[in-house]
Amino acid sequence: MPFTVATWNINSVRLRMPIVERFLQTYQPDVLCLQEIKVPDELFPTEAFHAIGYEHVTFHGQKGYHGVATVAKHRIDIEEKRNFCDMGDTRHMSTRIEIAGKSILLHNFYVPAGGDEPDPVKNPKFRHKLDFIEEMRCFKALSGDNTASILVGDLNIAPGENDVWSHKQMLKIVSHTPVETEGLEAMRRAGEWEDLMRHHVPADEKLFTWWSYRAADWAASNRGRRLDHVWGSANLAPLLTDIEVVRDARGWDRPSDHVPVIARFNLDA
DNA sequence: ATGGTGGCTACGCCA
Repeated sequence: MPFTVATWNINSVRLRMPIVERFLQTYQPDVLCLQEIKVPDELFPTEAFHAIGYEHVTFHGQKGYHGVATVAKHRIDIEEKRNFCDMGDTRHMSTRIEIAGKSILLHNFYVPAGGDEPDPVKNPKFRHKLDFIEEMRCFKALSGDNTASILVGDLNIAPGENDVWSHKQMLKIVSHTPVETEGLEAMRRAGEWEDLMRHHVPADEKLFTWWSYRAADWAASNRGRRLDHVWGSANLAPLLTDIEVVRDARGWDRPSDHVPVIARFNLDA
């Protein structure tokens, strides 16, 4: 049975419903995880998702900032909304989906960006980001025969040399500093998570999911970063059939600065 | 070395 999961930092779900609809109608993922929805729960556009076949709509939002949502064609149940660093930010939600005889736990994350100054002493936002990725160690990928875990979202860190347009020029830029990239990789290995995007695209190939709004011509300069990720438990890695980064979406009308990433599985394999 | 754009909201904050 095919199973498709997508993740997308949407930077205001209400403003971007036209391109969310375009994406869902074109790509038809079973599940879509959104980040930075920037909407309180009472104003989430549930009906717009129902109208295009996404009957199962879960969200954890707040006014103005952050917020995650997971929408699906199949039934999903909320497992947890974890209050990371006791900050009251809506940056995580996990849901469970039962499909093809498996029980899949799906984590949807929006990791703090961390501000501009990569110094945890001078910059409390950077300290918060480092604390956040440490706390993420609480979620392990561990799984049995009939269970599996997926972790997706905007992790706001580009860990590899080819996850940024220039490794050398990015080393002191928040999102690619060694303390962040090593911290994220250590946490990923400690939780026994597999980086499924890099299972499909070799580590020596450039791979980006985000391009700044500030570039005069984002496509021509191509100064991108891989900030969005799809991780899975080891038993899912052999079932992965495809990873697709929908780069075109960066050029759609009124775009997010992030593009969708789609992971396709064959759960029978 | 600097500033560039965009989305909250209602002016500065955050990315």
